[in-house]
Amino acid sequence: MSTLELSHDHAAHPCHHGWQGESCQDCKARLFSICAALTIDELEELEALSRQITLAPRQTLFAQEDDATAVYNVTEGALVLSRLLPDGRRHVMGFALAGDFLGLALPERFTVTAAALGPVTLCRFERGAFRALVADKPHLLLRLHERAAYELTLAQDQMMLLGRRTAEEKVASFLGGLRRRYARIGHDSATVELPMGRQDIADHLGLTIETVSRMLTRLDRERTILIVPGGVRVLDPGRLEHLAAG
Amino acid sequence: MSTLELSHDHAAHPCHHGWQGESCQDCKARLFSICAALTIDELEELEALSRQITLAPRQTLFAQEDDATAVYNVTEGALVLSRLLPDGRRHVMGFALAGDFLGLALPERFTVTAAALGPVTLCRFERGAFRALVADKPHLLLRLHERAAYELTLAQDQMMLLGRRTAEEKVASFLGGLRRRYARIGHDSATVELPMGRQDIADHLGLTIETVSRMLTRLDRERTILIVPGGVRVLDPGRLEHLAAG
DNA sequence: CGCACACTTGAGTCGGCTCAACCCTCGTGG
DNA sequence: CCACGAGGGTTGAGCCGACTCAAGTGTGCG
Repeated sequence: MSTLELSHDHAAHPCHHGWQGESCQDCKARLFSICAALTIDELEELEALSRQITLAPRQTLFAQEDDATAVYNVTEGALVLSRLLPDGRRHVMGFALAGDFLGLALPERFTVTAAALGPVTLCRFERGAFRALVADKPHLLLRLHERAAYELTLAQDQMMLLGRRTAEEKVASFLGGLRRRYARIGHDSATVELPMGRQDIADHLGLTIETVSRMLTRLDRERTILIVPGGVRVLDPGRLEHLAAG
Repeated sequence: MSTLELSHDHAAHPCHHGWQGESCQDCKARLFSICAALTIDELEELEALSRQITLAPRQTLFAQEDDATAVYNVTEGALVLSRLLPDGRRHVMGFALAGDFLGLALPERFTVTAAALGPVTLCRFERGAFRALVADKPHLLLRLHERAAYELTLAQDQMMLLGRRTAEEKVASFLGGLRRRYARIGHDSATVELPMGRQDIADHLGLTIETVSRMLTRLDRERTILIVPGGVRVLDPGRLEHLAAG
């Protein structure tokens, strides 16, 4: 839990000090985040509560079972959200990208561990203050709820994936889904970045690292994708979609 | 509780007519449903919007992709919530019991099909009217959100289950989880009713019907459970918990 | 250069699936 | 009353896809 001690690395600061020239109003992630629901006035109110923080690669933001003293809005970078079984088996619940909100459920304790996959910047909101703001702004709560509802449909898709699909379908579907998510936040490109490692993908799809690797190389060999450093380039989106069978 | 068998379609009536002696105030499901968040006055307001309806076994309440013209509160019975893949593969997202709310996300269209497993009674709320009420009652929205958040953690548990557990763990975990849910709604007993068929369980756990059957008989043979008509009796809760490896 | 680390590739194994039979229980009609 | 069929559930034999175990291939970095 020393991860929230921000003394080392880049120190935290209230956004509204503005010395980094970064205000919520020109936040790159604003339009596809929770904050899009807010008026300019409310945005400033929110900004007063927020602190911008950064994480180094592999740094954990919070861990499973930690008291949820704060909630977060990802503004840049990616994190992996995982859960551990007592016997050491791991499952990756998902990946958080820019615009995603951590702590949607406003929980007492976190149910997952969040770890940075690369350099990450986020807005941190002290949980109590955020809760109070939400209680005072029904349309912010509504927005939060809509987001949670969206997460729920994603979770359903994921359950379908985990329960009923083959290894190849899982990998194809994962790549397609990630591509769509990047498109939503303005990174629309045939090249899909994979900031996470193969093990993370495997733990997300209920496979082993070897199987993920084999499926990727199979997709590569049949020219559906091209494996490039740090990601893949989608050569045949139609075929990828078809393999995902969604 | 088949007071009106003639309800092939929804032989609905406004609750507040009260001619069935059933008002929201003495609804058995009230305390563990959304409605627990409401004052007596608000409850009456909600009741004015509601229509009690009943479903016969196997009747579907709504289907995947249907326009969500209404949302529902289950007051009695159980439903299976499933999704179909284009190629016919099915996944059961979950089972709704008394107190559960269908349409938490207030969606435009339903993402699952809901079918009655036995006789079911529910409260039906026209979606527009319900949305309006929610918009007007922040603490009802909060309650809805908390419920959605809870669903989200259930979904996470389920993902972990689907991705990382063996057939025996899945079945044991399913029985344990169902038992806990029954306990929450006042059916605390060593005997766990299984209103759903083996195929539904299989589709819920990402297994085949044969494997579910085999695992149940294995648990039966080793005296962890006893298979009885319509359900199972848990003989060794400790062992069941241990197998679920939670 | 050499170590570390992430990833890939191969050979053999096994858990859960497929396919097929069989066993109940229940409802229906003769 | 029994005969019958249908549907749900169980059981067995064999197979296959993903896992395990183990070695090999980059690639970056001190």
